[in-house]
Amino acid sequence: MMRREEDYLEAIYIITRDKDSARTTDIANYLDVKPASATEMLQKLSSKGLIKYKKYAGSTLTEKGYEVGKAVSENHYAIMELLKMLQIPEEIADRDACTMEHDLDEKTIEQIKKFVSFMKNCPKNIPLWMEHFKIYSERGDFPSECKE
Amino acid sequence: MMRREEDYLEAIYIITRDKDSARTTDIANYLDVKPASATEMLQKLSSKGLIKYKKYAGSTLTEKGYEVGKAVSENHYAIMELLKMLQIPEEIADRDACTMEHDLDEKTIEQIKKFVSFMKNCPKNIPLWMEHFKIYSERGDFPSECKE
DNA sequence: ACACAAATTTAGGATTACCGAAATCATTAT
DNA sequence: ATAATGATTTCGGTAATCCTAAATTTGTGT
Repeated sequence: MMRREEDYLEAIYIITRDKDSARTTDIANYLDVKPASATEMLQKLSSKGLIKYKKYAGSTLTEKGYEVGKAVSENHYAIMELLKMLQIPEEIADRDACTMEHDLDEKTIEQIKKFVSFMKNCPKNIPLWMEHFKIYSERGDFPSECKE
Repeated sequence: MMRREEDYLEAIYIITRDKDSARTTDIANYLDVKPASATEMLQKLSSKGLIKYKKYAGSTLTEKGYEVGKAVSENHYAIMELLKMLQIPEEIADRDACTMEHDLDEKTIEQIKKFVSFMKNCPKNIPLWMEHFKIYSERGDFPSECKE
């Protein structure tokens, strides 16, 4: 599956969380392309059975398309969380997650998700460690607690 | 600059670390494309002043091309180190770093590099923490030292 | 009901990057 | 020196994705 097809499925996934169906223009705006380009891709995705598309009506994901859209969106979210932990500003993290979210090995996604959940849920030590990295990241020097 | 152009510059950067110049076939093999495709791109890169290319002779990077190739290669390395810290097998980390190494914000690369160097050089605590994540990653459960 | 505005699609074209086959060049073995 | 071999380039095509402009459809306001 092409990278770009996944982007469209992700867009439809996001848009149809709020609405019954995704209009061509909404999708085009979300992906920053012209409606004409979106129409073309929607026809392709429809012919592949990934979305339900009827001319002049909105689009919705089929079950197959939903799985893909959801997976890509979850990849995006996981990567973004990881980047935020590395003290990258949210806006940049969001943008860069788009670049990184495709074609990754299952294992990579799994480990990123594990890392994020480890950091978020570890009952002890980690918040302290995060603080240390933040200091190091800002000062370029280890905080005294890290020195021996 | 297109993603693919960067891939070629990175390939030439890597190849010319060992040899005086990069042959078309070496580049094609490295990137898993046919020589005909490589020739085409080499001509384009040459016309942009990023490489020195003479028909039937090898290619070398110009100063401009060198900067790009080197930067991409360093991005690749940094991302790979990060992924390895997340307990992703080296082979997968290498492959996925290729996907992730392009179009990233300066800040993202900077933070990834800082994180890697923090983890590698922190005099105290971190190796322990790494051990904890490894256990969590394998067992799906926090090691007892992390529980309160 | 119907004209108009907004949304959507179609048609025609451009770009990037790939390939296979055929032609060209360079090197090496005799 | 030269013929064979392997590397490289050229040529003609294909596929994916985007665009603009023109045509079509839908839905709204009166």
